[in-house]
Amino acid sequence: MARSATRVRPPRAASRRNTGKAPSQGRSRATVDVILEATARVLGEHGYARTNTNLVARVAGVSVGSIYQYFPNKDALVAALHQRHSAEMHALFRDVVQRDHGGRLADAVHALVAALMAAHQRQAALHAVLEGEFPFRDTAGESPTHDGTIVRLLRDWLARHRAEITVRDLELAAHLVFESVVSLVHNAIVAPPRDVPPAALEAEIVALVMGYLSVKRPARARGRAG
Amino acid sequence: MARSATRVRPPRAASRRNTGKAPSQGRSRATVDVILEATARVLGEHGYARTNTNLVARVAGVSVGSIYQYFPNKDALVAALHQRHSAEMHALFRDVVQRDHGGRLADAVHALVAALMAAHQRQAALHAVLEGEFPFRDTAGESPTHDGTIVRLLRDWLARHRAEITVRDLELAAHLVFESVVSLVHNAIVAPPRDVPPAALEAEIVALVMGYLSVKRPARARGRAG
Amino acid sequence: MARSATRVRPPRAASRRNTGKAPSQGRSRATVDVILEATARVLGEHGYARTNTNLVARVAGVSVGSIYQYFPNKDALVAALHQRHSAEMHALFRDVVQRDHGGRLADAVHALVAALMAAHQRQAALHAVLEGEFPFRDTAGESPTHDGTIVRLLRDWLARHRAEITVRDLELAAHLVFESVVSLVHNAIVAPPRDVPPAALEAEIVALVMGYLSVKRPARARGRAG
Amino acid sequence: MARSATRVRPPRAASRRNTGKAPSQGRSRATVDVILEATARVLGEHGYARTNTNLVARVAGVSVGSIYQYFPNKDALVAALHQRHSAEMHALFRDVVQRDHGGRLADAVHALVAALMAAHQRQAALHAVLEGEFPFRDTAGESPTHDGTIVRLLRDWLARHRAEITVRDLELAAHLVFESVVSLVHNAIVAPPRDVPPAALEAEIVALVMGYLSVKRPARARGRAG
DNA sequence: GATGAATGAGATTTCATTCAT
DNA sequence: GATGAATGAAATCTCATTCAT
Repeated sequence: MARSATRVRPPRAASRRNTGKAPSQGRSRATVDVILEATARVLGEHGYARTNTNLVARVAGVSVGSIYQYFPNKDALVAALHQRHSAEMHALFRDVVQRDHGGRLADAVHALVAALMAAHQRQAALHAVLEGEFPFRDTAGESPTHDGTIVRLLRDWLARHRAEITVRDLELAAHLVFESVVSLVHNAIVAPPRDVPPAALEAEIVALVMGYLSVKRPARARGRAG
Repeated sequence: MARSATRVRPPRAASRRNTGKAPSQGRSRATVDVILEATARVLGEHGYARTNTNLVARVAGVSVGSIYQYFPNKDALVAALHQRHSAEMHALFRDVVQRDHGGRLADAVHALVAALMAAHQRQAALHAVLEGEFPFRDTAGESPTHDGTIVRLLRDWLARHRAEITVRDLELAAHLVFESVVSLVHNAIVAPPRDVPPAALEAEIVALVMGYLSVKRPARARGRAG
Repeated sequence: MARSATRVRPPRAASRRNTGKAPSQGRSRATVDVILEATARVLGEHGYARTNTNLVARVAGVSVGSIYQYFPNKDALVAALHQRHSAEMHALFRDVVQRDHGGRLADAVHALVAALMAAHQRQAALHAVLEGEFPFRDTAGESPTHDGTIVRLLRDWLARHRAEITVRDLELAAHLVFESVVSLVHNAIVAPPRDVPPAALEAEIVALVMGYLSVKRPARARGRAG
Repeated sequence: MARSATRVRPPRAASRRNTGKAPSQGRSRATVDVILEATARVLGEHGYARTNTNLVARVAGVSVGSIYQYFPNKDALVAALHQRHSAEMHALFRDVVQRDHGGRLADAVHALVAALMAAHQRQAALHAVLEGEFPFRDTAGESPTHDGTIVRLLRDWLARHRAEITVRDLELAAHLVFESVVSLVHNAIVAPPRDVPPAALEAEIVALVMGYLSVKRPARARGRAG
């Protein structure tokens, strides 16, 4: 009844000491990858409710048994994918933020939006499922979500650009920037407004972020100092 | 198996004699409401994949049979809810926009955010499920979603405030405002950033919208004129 | 993972008040009976490990779904049967013991053995499974087993016959009588010794019990006084 | 699918050159033992239906493959264990019976019960599974069970003590003694009556056997003369 | 000989839907 | 109209067995 959220379990109990040869390490890994890839595809195409393990197995070109060798149940499959997605997002934000040494804020924001667009482009449908449909309510909180890390990343980045912006609570600002950019990009891919060229949409998202970061603030406001 | 998209059907076949007056219109309506309420609750608590008609019936305090009296299948249930949700959102936006005649833009935006917050407060989880528009991937497009109407509503409202804002493509702006406000409010309820009082968060969302609408624009940009 | 041992669950949640008519009480009951009967037969014929719910459903002439309407899982089916078996045993012992007012002990013992023989005769194979094969380890202890009640029944009965017997600890004696009679009868049916007519075997079991109850005891022995 | 009843097969095919000396006879034997020990443990802890080869392999610290090196299938595993158990029982009875030459019957019976107690003590649960002879219903009869041999052993022993006992049909008596002692000892371990010290229980089982063997018989009874 | 990843038939379980009452 | 027991297709999951390494 309780939803288990075990990640990829080590192939069969890992008894004790890794007896002698460890040849199939590669094989296992490959199988897991193939399964996750298939899950991503099926999930993206059919949505969570219509995704079933037999189909995933078929698409992956493995047997159902192999799925259950590595994942305790269907949900674990999706959870693993979610994990992977989070990690990718984290890497994406980290890269953009790191690359930005000394550049202009607007350029960095644009790079960020562009990168997110590209990432979503590839797997829009999957992202839709991962972000909206799967009930994480009970698995949430287990692993310290990547989201928090990303927000901190953004906060520090904003701090480095403090001179160019008007927001006071940097952590809060980072939070809003993160949420709005992700959701806007997501929507830009999944349900793009008619007649707006992607580039224009992209520019507009950048404008939104920049507008927010440099919004005119009332002279004196209480607030944490980020 | 085939997904029918019929909405609420008139209570069973209307078979023989249709005695003038709408028969127990009130009763039927009450039952439908009770069912939808239960669906909302179950959907919010368990997510789409784990929502099942028997559970909905139990929660609603009616028999499964009664559900099928009014809805041709499970998806129709969710669709009706979606419909209702969209209508509520539409009404909410309409009210705020209408009430605003002559007011200051920032106040209107604040009223909007506050109203959305209140609406989400009640059924955050449900909104999450409903806004991941997933189970409609294949029925999508059938009913012209309310979202478009809301965006037009916002566009016209922005037009009335043209003097106070810098955005050029009003429809596009309306789109971004809609998307970002909804997703930020949603997140504010579902995963609020630690240590930020709701009022501050609300104010910050308003700041984001205002910042965007009044962002400094480069002198000459191509773009539709809203 | 944990083995649930729920008995027959009331058909679907029994929502709240038993709304109006309770017509299908009989139908439900009949279905449960038919299922248990089929389970008994299949279990007896194939043993626990080779018993499967589809087969039970087929034999019962119902659909698998009906099994799961009343039993949460396969084990619950067997547990219910075990329950029923225990109840039958209890009734059997109670009847013999009650009927015995003032009679000769040997006659009563004979009646008991004969009744047990008859009961086992009908469902030897099932009893074999129920008594030996099913792992009750984890469901055990839940409901105060009938066995204890039976032993107390026998103890009181022995007390009424105290003059005719030599055992000192009546409860302990009741225990041994219960265990040995049940196991001997069971074996007499399941794996009868070659060339011994049933009547002779029956008489011999009676002899064993009588021998034990009237065994010559050393003059003075410590022991609870029953 | 078809149940083969092959016992321990010689380590895989003995394929090519059979180099005189038994090759790593010791190693094979050790592996087989380790496997059987694990089977015993798993069987005792989970019951037959929940015993699976992968688990046995894990507990044994070998790979599944190794199990199939020595046993053609799962049932053969259990059969081998059953075999071993029977052999142990046989040895136990033989030892007690042999050692007894000239001793007092009661002492011998006591020795027997004590030995059985000790044996069960170690693996009560396993015995329970093994003694419900279930998975052998269809292979039963193939190997002449040890039980018959044990009964003959007891019969001859009773014959040597004919002067001290009143039973007429010695084979039948041997049968009853065997069955009742085994089941009583089993129960004494698995579900001991509350508040009875083991020693007292043991003594009582002896009393039961002695009472039976020396029960007063009616003068004239037909019956085989053992 | 040993390993353990892979297989897939088959078992368990769920749940949308029907329909007799 | 309402009920809820019954249905059974389809999904999830298990595990004996094989076989490439």
